[in-house]
Amino acid sequence: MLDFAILGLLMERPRHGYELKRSLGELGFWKVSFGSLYPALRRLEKRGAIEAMAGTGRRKAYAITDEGRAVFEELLSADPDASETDRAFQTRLAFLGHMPSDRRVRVLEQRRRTLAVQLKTSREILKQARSDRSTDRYRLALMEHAMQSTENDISWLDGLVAAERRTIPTR
Amino acid sequence: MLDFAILGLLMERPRHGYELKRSLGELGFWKVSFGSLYPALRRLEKRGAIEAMAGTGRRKAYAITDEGRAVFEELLSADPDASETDRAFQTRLAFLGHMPSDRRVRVLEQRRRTLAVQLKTSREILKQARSDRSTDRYRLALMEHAMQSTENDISWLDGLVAAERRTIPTR
DNA sequence: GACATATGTATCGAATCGATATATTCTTGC
DNA sequence: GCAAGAATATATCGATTCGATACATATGTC
Repeated sequence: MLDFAILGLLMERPRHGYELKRSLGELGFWKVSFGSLYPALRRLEKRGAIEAMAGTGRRKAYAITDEGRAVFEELLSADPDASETDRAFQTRLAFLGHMPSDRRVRVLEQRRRTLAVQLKTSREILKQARSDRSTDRYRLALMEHAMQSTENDISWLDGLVAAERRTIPTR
Repeated sequence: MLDFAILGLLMERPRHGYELKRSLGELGFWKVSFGSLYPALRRLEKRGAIEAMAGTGRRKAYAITDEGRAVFEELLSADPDASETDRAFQTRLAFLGHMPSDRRVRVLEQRRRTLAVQLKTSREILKQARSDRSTDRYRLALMEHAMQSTENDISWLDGLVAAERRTIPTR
């Protein structure tokens, strides 16, 4: 997923390593480490998906190549299944603008279903844990937090879906 | 942190691998993989912190040893700094009950400060991103989500701190 | 009794992390 | 103008964690 994220950011303009890290971090869901980033850049360079340009001083700006654009398109169009991680979804979302609008809603709705299942599960776990009086209070708090977080994610996502439908009223 | 979590769960009673995975997963913040779990069990076994007991059929129940209890105490008492990850905090919280009550509030307040800094940062990033009209709407949504999530975490944490103070009114 | 689903242990290669080293550029105060 | 410190930048190391997969045994359930 890191490769996809890097290519996505480079689709706009060339960036050097540190800036890629910063830009990704600003999205809020992934503070990627140098130990992940630089090897990923090597990987992509080797594959011919990006190329280093001359930069100011120590900097090495990377630009996406035609090959890279093809790789990006391919990763973008591979549609997600229910087992997709949170991070994978959020990365996908960051570059959803590159998708045709009709496919966007489908990605959001797939995610909606995944979260609904998650919510149901965490509610059941919580109910079970509450009925057992021996459950540690801090662990109970963690379960409550997990449930709340999922609820928040869902309502945020519903906002996104609504905004999407306002943009392209397909019906 | 996985080692700490395993030891913490085994402090209550012996459990086999699959059950450890399930118990941890039910806390909601970490769906640990088998690829992490079984090597961790080997690690702890080698160190003499846990030992395998005879189990039903294929099962191998693990019990914590005296050495393991010592390791757990040590990990528990190492106090957290600001750079602690979300997962590290949540794991710590799961076993906060093993700590003396006066130290519990301190752990929660340390976390509170960390989240406050995070919130401030994400608000600044969001403000910046909003002022720049070229910012992609999905990326903006991700930043808003990050901010909302931190706000939620903080108010949940405040609830915990309040409950803690009610339990032991030290003043 | 067949067939699906849940339970259970295990391992592989790859991705990612957290820490650390090191160099350069920018800022701030004197 | 220049010293000190902070921010910027690239890089690598070992260890941890992940996701996929294999495989075997229980446990329903039609």
